[in-house]
This record gives sequence, structure tokens and C-alpha cells, in this order.
Amino acid sequence: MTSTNSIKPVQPDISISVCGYSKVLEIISNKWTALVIYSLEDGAIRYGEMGRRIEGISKKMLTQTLRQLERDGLVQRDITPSIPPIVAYSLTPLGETLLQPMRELNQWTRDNYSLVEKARATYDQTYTQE
Amino acid sequence: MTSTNSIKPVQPDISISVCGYSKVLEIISNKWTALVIYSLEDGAIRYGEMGRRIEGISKKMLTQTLRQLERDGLVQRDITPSIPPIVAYSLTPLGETLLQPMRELNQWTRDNYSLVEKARATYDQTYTQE
DNA sequence: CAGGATCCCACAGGATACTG
DNA sequence: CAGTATCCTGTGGGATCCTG
Repeated sequence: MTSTNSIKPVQPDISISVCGYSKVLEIISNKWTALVIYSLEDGAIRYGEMGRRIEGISKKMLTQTLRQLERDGLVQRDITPSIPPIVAYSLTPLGETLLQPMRELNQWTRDNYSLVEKARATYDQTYTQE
Repeated sequence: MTSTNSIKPVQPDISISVCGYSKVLEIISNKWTALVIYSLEDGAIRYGEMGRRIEGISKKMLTQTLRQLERDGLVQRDITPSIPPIVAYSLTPLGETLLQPMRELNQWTRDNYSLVEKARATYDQTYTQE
């Protein structure tokens, strides 16, 4: 509106720190984050069980991922200080707001992932030596 | 349905290779991928201009990101073999199906990112030495 | 103009051992 | 049970230089 010409911008106008796409992705795109959130969809779950349900995750990465999500206000940690302690995790209200967009992603995968795999196969065949 | 008890599963039932959340994220969560897709929202754009619009991207990463998206069938490459060549990129129909879920993510950021930042500030203040 | 080829490093993330 | 603490490696991505 302030510009009076129709020349496309020469100055960068897309940046990681501003683009809404990148900002969410920085939050949810660590290796285990999506799986941890997924495991919390049905409600609170204990640390140990989460570890057992998520294939291949180590305690270190489970803890680290949970801490990050806790720091971002997406996950809640509830401790019953018994011996041994009982620690349960759940989504916060803020965390639950992520479920809707995440489910859209899930739906996209169901609908389109096979096409991606087919495209990859075609691409690889095209650009492999022959 | 096949199980007759209500004991929660002990076997891992959440895995990277299956979870729909992770699978899309593997596609779109590289550092520059979201920004490249974003730059293609309004239609075809040339290589050079894309590079100029996306702040901080190098030619290497721009090319690499575009190649990946092309391999996944999400982006199309159109060459006019003049000298110098004119190369324009655009989303494929498959790539365009990603826009809807991406926009949901964008909307989530608009609505909730400030709450994430507040949560981080609180968390950091709580767990800093004092 | 639109890349390809190299070199290099930081850091995400794995393996293993220990603990309140 | 629910974590820490270390050590270590692979690789995503940056910097730089070259080319049809």
C-alpha cells in the first residue's frame, strides 16, 4: 500500500525469525517431539510408559524432549513425590491447541505420502546412472 | 479389538517410520524448506529472486532444498534453455496440497507464539540460579 | 544466471554408566 | 522409577571457489 510500483521486492522479505511456518517447526521438528506429543494425545501418561511406547527413544532424549516442551509451555509435569516417585506428563491447554494443526499434518500424510514415495522412486530412477 | 484386557501396551506402538506426524515433518522440517515453500505460495518464481527474497540463504542450500522438494514431487523445475538460462520453480499440484496444513501452522503461530515466548521466559526465570 | 564441488565445523542426538 | 552426567560420532549446513 505504501509502495506505488509493482516491481517485486529486492530486499529479503522472508526470514526464519518472522515466517510463521518456520517458527512452529522450530518447536515441533526435533526428532522425537512429534512422537512425544502424539503419545500425549489421549491424556496423561507416565515417563516410563512413554519411553516404552515410543520405539527407539532413549531416556536422555525422552527427558530432553519433555524438558523442551515443558519450557515452551506445551507440556505439564506432575510429580507425586513418593519413593519411587511417580511422574506423569500431560499436554497443557496451550499444548492441546497444537493437536488440531498436527492432525491436519497427519491427515495430509495419509492422503499424500504414497505419492511422495512414488515421486522419489521416479526421481531416483531418472537420475541414477544408465 | 483383538485384545481382551485393558492393560496399556508394553510393546512400542509409536514409531518414526509410521507416525504421520513425523513423516511430514521429515519432509518439511529442514532449515530452509518451509521458507522455500512459502516463497512459492504466490506462483512460479525464478531461482535468483527466491535467493534474494529468503534472508540469509546461500546458493548451496537453496539448490539443495529445491532438489529435495523436487525429488519429493512437491516442486517443479521449469527451464528455458537460453543463455543465460532461465529457471523457474513452482509448486506441483501435490505441493499445493501442503499449503492448507502449512497455513494452519501459520495461524497457530499467530495465535499462540507469544504464549510460548512468555512460557519460556517464566521457565528460564524459574530455573536460573537464585 | 543458476548452479556444482570442496572443505570444514557445530551441534543434535546416540551409547553407556551412575543416582536420589 | 525417573532421571543425570559424560563421552563420542554423523551430518546438516556454512564459507569459499569454480563453471556452462
